[in-house]
Amino acid sequence: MKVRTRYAPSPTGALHIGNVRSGLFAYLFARHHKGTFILRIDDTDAERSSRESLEEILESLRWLSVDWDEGPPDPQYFQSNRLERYREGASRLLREGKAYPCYCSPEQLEAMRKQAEREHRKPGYDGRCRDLTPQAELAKIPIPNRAAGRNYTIRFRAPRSGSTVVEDLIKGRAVFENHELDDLIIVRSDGLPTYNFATVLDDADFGITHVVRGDDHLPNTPRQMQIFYALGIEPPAYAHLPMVMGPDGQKLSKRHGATSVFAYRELGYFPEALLNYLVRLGWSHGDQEIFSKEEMIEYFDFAACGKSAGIFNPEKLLWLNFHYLKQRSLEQLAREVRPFIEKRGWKIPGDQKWLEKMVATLRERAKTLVELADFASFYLNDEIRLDPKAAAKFLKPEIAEPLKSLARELETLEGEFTEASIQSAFQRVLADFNLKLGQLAQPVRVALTGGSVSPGIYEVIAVLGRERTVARLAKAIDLLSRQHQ
RNA sequence: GGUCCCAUCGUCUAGUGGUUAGGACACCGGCCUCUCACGUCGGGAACGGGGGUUCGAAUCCCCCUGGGAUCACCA
Repeated sequence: MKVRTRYAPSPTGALHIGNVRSGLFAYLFARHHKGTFILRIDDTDAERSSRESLEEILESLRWLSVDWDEGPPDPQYFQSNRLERYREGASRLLREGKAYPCYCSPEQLEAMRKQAEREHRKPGYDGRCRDLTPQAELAKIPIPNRAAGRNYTIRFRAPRSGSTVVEDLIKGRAVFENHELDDLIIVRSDGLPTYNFATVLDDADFGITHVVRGDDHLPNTPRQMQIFYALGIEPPAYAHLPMVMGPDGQKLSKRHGATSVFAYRELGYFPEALLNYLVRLGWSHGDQEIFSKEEMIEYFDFAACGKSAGIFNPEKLLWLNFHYLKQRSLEQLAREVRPFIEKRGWKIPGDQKWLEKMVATLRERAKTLVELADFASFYLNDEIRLDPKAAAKFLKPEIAEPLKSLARELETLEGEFTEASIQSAFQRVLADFNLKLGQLAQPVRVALTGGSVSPGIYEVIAVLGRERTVARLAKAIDLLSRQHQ
């Protein structure tokens, strides 16, 4: 049987990295088995679903290159376009006596829950409407429709004895006693299906063979399986992935800070790094840490998935990002950092080649594109901000003469303005004033970059160019002379 | 609280009865060096507890403890 998996996000917010990991695993499993990966949009909650969320989800997946074989823009992969199908499914269950109308109001239900809690009973629905409607009448019950004044819900008649066994591909066997399950609502009073019902119908209709999702869904699974049985359909296989937790050990959520795919894109992370990080959280292949997408697909296997929840570790993600940054060509890196520079409103005083030279001096000091752009500030803006501490430490009166001498040497350098010729200029000044390299390099660094930390001083000068270097040196010399008048 | 899931360094993990318990991130130290990085070399750091099974348990079983998820007309 050909493998068919699906990822079914609901467009009620940003695409969350914990959530997208489930999608990634479903994707990898399908690709590994040369199967089909389906993207379905669970948008039956009209209140919370939004167009923007949908767009963000689709763009996030495209950015991560998690591509789907079936799904949007095809309208049939939106639950909101399948409402007729769900009504039909509910009608059938009604007709067969496997569902019934429930006339309890949300307020009553809430009160019953509270009451049960006070009395330390389980808070589930007690089934009071289960036998209210005679069997023969059931077939005639219409699907609720508030507009038509039909204010009730349809509940699934769950079995009250026996047990439901989930043979999970990751967790192993989990046995649920059926008397623990209550009769869940499958159609709301507004006529829309609830999640557990719509999901089952979709998984059945689309021929899903393996349901891959977070283990927060494990308690839903016996309920969904019972609906499958009621429909006379064999349930799919299940694989429940452990959760991704925040540093506090709680399920990762917005309150943990940056958690959406978009957030990491804006923070200057690469999709390869995020993918690589996510795949190693809960899955492993021996001691290997770095995986290309092709390798992930080749090696992926539920047997190698861990069973326990993992804590999201931003440092490791950062390290991976650095790894992919180092691996990039200068050409690509320069191209990718551009939008980040432009976002800061900085102009690039040179062509693509110049930008590549600039990036070359910075790349091993930056772990993200954002850091790369930020470090480039002194190359791109002539109005550099002098770090007071660095200036106080290195821009002292006795260095004025060597700086003047260096400026003259650089100005009169014959031939090409290269790191090698710059170095020769430095050596002449060093010899003339009997200084060590560090004694000159640090003051120059402060004069050129504003701070005491930068790439190698020859590289900085070569990228900055003769004119801008000399201008900045002159400015520093000027500052020194004015300070000591 | 009921139900279900889980348990190896701080974190991600390897390990499927016999290992000096391995790797990675992070951390600490040496080297490199014009600063900072990069790189490189080295270091500290774990089998939650108690019972079994076995010649032998991180590995198998039970109990305890701890953590998590879930109990909606959300998904």
